[in-house]
Amino acid sequence: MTVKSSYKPSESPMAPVWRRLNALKPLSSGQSQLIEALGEFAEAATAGAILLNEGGAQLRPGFILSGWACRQRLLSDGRRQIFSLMLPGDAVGFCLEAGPLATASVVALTKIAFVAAEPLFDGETPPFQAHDRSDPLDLTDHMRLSAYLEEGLLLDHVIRLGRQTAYERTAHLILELHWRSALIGQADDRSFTLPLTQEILADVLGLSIVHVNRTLQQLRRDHLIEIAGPRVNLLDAAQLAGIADFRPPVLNRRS
Amino acid sequence: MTVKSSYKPSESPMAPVWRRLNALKPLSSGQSQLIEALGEFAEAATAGAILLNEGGAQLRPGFILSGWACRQRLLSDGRRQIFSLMLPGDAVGFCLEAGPLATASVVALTKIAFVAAEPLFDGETPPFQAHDRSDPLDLTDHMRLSAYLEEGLLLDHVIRLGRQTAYERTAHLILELHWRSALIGQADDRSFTLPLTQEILADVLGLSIVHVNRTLQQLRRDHLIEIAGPRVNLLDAAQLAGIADFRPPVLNRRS
DNA sequence: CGTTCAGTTGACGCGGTTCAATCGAAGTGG
DNA sequence: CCACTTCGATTGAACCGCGTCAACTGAACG
Repeated sequence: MTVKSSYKPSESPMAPVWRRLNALKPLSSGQSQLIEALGEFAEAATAGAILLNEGGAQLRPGFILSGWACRQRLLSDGRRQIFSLMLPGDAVGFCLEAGPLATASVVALTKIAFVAAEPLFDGETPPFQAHDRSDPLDLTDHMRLSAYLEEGLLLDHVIRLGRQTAYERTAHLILELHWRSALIGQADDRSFTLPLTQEILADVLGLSIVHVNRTLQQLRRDHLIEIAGPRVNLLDAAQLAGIADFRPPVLNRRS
Repeated sequence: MTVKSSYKPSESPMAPVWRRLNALKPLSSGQSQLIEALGEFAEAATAGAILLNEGGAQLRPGFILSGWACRQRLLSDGRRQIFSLMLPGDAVGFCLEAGPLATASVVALTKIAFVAAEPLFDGETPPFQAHDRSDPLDLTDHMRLSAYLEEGLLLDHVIRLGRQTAYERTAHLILELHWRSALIGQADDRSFTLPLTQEILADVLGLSIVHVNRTLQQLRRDHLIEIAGPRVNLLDAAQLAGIADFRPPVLNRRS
């Protein structure tokens, strides 16, 4: 029952985008080529670069190709909260930000490559469609599902912050990031690369940097994870999932 | 520069819906009548009724007409987190939930009245449009702005849970609810009705019942609020806003 | 008139923050 | 090539915000 796409840009810079969208809904060969063609327009940004300022005009919609970014907001006293981490393949600036002003800033956390999606639909803005819904190249469904996935992840985040302990939260985030890395072909069964400092993790998890450090150590002492440089090994994913009450997002009603 | 709508259904059950949508973007007289006509189809539900179950099929899109509801999720051990409170006029089941499965449950917190929006666009589902974008009765823009507003409120919620103390969080929520009540014409300058138990507030704020109680008392002792039955009086909204770092949502770029 | 439910209060303890210091790795300039 | 600085990770000690447990109150209800 798997839809086979003849086109698989495994080595292309667009690979993460292709993999993510294809997982949400199988891409036709034509759609795949459309996406692949975007690769030409990639731009780069350094860590710390502000891609979009809260309250500013909207970012032109696009995709992260490599590196990690985040959506965040600052309190007036300097406290920071990160709303979501953005990995390669993630869409930026589509449905959810479709209002008059940006509701959050988008900041690069590492060196990143980014591509605007404009070439795909010059003119028409929010719903990501080349021409119209009946066009076989139209990607509206994919972008809708992408927004749906993000919505679920944001709710997971609220659960973590509101109702889970530091230990549970950290385990949950690690599992989420492992799952998302796997979705874009950048993780194996038991490990993935986490290019973030503990300070950034603290601002994601709503914890102090010191406590993030201690929590990670506790997870290591409990033989649940290993950390080697930026690489995280999951030693017992099942037990982690139990601790974190983690359920991976459901992409398809029937699977 | 204010657009005057000749139609103002002040006494209609649809009044909250009309006021909210009109604040997002002025409604034409025709659109107002379209909305007003929905009032005929109102349904009722009692407190505790589950309007939509997480993981179940999608709810048909609609509006809350009276009473309060919430979106929530339960952890497997019974802990509950409420993602958002839904007041009269709020839209349910549109853009953000447009995926294969519901990402959260929707539960009535009080007795409520609800109306499905189906009569408005029999056939076409997610974007809330009677016919097409060029139709003068089309409400796609309004629903997009509604989703944008909700997105901003959800991010506020993440900030509260991740980076604010119980005192700040509670002040922030009270200001948000006052602002939203005013948006639908159900608050005056200094007070509004809060028909929720402290247990529900605890599940919104990510706190224990006991601590919500103590925090509310502290706010009262500090002469910032008064509570008389379900009525909340804001004694010093400016100071509250300073404590909570509260900034009301921006609905229009120019205002 | 008993039961239930929302609100309230006190005692106690844990989870997480804060402050501060140390250490190694990675620049950076002279 | 070596001080000097910077940054991220780590650790200890003290403190406190908030949760937990438990008891009590008053109002609403059958």
